[in-house]
Amino acid sequence: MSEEVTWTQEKIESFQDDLLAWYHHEKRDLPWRESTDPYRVWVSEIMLQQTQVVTVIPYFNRFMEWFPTIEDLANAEEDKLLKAWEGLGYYSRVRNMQHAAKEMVETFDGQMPQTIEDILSLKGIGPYTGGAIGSIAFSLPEPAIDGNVMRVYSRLFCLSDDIALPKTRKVFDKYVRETMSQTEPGDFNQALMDLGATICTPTKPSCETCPIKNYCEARKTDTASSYPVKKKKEKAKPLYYVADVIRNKTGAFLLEKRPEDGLLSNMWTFPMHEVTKEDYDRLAASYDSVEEKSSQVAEQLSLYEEEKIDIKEKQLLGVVTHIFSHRKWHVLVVEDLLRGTDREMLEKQKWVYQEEFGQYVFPKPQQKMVDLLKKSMNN
DNA sequence: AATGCGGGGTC
DNA sequence: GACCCAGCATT
Repeated sequence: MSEEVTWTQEKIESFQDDLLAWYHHEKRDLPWRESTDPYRVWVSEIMLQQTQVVTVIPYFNRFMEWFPTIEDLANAEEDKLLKAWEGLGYYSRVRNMQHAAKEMVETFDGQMPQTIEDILSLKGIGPYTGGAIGSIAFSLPEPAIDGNVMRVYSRLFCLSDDIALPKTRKVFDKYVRETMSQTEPGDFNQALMDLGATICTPTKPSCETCPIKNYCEARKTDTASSYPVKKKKEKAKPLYYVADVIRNKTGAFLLEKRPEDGLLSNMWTFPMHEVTKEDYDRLAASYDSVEEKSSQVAEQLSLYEEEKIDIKEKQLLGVVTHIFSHRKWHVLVVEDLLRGTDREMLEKQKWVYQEEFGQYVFPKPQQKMVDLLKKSMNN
């Protein structure tokens, strides 16, 4: 499996030249490539972890407007920080970034440090991001090995190591380190990323137009589709919830801040409680269809406000499902018209008018719940 | 080494 | 629905 790189020095240099020539000609025009400012490189690389380029672009531009310098980031309010990240996912990324920004202000004169050891010491910066910042911003000859690069190199050298295993990164580190450009490491690394994103794609790679096809072992043996080798991951575990949409007499909704640890920490939600699959199925069956009920909600609310009738039944707004990497949520979204008055409010709860929702950070499942609510109110 | 942590896409 | 993409921190 993990043997030595057998290329001659001439072949290595020729490979680098061909790849770099392609990159200089074909590189994607992206906002964070306007300069090699370490702060911009850092922000873009953190955003690009697990996230596609098209998604990142608007977030990146707004982030640089809101937090133009490392010091602005270090001093930002957590709410604004989360708002800047709302919808991007993996929210610990932005919390870790602020932690690192504070470290830079305190011990690195407010700047990104310039040695790979210091860069890697910062919170949220691991081997990939450290290599990307080091090579792009400071021309350090460090590899930046992400999924794209492992895909390219697994094909280039027909490497069958399982890329899902942590130890495999070492194998690829060795191959990239021995074949990468020492004079243009930043462009070399970015060339590999662009190649992986546009040519050497997971399915149906465009081998005929590839600038390094003549070096590729997988192309030679027509086995590109067999790489990279990767073991399948577990299916997401299903979890079942009821979310309560509760309104008081002034029309404000009850929102709750999630716990400060764990999934979607410190973000806002309608109060939710977990139920068993059996209870979920039983509850879901006890409601009429969404279509039938949603039109009744508005009508019954107006009656309730006039206190003409006593509503005892909860109304189903709909079902929200959301798949995370490790779990799948099934949420019954229920409008509870009775419990909005004389409530004991918890510390983490707040009454919020719908017009004010934009000021609160809602992760995707909660955005879907808000969409259901809006839909029902339009009926 | 295994797990927790979001969100996007295609077929 | 089933499949694909995927770094870092923590334990």
